Amino acid sequence: MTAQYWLVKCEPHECSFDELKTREKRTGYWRGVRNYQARNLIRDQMAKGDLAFFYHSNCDEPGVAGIAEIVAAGYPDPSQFDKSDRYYDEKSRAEDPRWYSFDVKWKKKLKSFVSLTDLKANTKLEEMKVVQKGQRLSIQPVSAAEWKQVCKMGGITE
DNA sequence: GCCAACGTTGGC
DNA sequence: GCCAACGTTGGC
Repeated sequence: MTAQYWLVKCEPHECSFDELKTREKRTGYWRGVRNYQARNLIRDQMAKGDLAFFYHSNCDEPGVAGIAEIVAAGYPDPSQFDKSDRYYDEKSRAEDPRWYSFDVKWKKKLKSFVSLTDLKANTKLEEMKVVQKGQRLSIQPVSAAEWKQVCKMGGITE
């Protein structure tokens, strides 16, 4: 199966794309996704080797900062079983976990940051989920054509 | 800080 | 199963 493409949202004050690079193994561990639609994507669709746009949300300049590789996906989110964790879910059972995690590794920075404004201005990206009103899903599938287009806008070829 | 859009919860 | 109330997301 060929690699799929994603867009994953992260608030830069939690972990910016540049910060991800400085982390051990350049890897970030996604915890605390508590939305069923996103859960299904992580658990059922996302696969090791897929690529993702690392998107900065809820900040001064929202947009795509770089590319990360999915290095693990679809394993139970450990935070749901940890009573001391803010994401603890008392209703989740170990034999039937409710929430799932994935790991991303820093791969490549865009030569130029592609802001949400830039994305909205490109008529070729009208179908892209992130530009659509009210689209809050933190994990979004991206089509191959959209992937190519955003890479081009960011000044890289992927 | 505001607020629109959306998801979840819980009473009925 | 409906729907009002509430909480969250995230752009602006």
